[in-house]
Amino acid sequence: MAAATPLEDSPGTSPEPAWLTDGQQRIWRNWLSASSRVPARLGQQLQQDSGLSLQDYEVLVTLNEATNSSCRITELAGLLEWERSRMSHHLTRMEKRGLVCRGACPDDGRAQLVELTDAGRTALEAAAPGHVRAVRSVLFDALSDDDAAELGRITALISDHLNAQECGLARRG
Amino acid sequence: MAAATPLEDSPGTSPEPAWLTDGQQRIWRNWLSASSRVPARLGQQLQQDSGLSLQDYEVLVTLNEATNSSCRITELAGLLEWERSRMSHHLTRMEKRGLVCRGACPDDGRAQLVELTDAGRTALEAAAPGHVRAVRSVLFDALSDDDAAELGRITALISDHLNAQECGLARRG
DNA sequence: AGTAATAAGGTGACATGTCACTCAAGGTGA
DNA sequence: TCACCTTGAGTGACATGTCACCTTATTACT
Repeated sequence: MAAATPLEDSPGTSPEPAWLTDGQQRIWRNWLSASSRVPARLGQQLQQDSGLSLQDYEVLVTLNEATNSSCRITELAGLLEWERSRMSHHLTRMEKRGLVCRGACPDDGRAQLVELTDAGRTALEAAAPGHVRAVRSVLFDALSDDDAAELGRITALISDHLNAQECGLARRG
Repeated sequence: MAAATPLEDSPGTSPEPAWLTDGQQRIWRNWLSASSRVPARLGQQLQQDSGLSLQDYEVLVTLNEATNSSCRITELAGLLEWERSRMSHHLTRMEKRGLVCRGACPDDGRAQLVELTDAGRTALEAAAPGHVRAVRSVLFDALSDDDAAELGRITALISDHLNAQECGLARRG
């Protein structure tokens, strides 16, 4: 919720004002609130109904969409926009639970292929309907089709903007 | 990113379809991506420039806005929409670093008052300008004023919807 | 071939978040 | 007053995420 609130105002430095306007603060706090509560709710539902975390689910879905239900770890991390190290830790935990398995990659001795196990696929198939219902209930039931489309458009703008900034950072740094 | 993707399609069950439409999937993934990347980026900036986490910052801002820069723990947790236990753990860490302190509450023997220390206020004041700049840079620079207003409106709809659902759950359960 | 740079992946330490549980203080009604 | 319930807070175990660093395999350059 709270963030970026003015401690005091500094008029006169107009080109890049030091503080957010009241309107921007409202927008910012709404955004923070919604973007933390939505995954929290979905995670609870998923955990209770299927024993999977939202992160487990995302990994399973992404693997399931991949050719042969398998994927290099770095590629998987890229698809989910996770750090490689985070992915490595998470796969270790999921492997321990039998949801995925790792194997050598024939093309590249450095790489590992992660693969969906039968148990992983079963867990995904069991979890999916309830999760989709929850996504609909939490997000799409709150919005008209037009609002949803607007949300998609605006979040895409934000992502593109972040990509552009990362490009710039990478080039400069 | 990935979530709620169809494993197969099930046409004919029109009233509450089992899967998200392609359009909804795109919206959903955009939303997930943006709502995880924005705080990640801001957290990095804050950590590097001020040694504070985004969570530290939110606590400091909220306390700073409170009367007497102090607040009951449950109230603080409510304002930030955190679980009490999370707040308790986090305050323990922040107290260890001298950013806040706890004290007895005169009105209620069960309650504790958290208070901003001088060091906490100093840290906040040092961190705020850079953080505000980052929020602007990451979010508001990506959006026109109209888009930002739309984002605020839509995220408010989502929050209200979640509130309504929680009410219903509380009444029923 | 020989070597430096890069890329893939893993690891350990630590910060953060959640859940179930405990404890103590306050309130309520017989 | 006493039993009982509720509320505020803390705790321990564990899951998750980040950072810095390591090892190994590939690539690029000479």
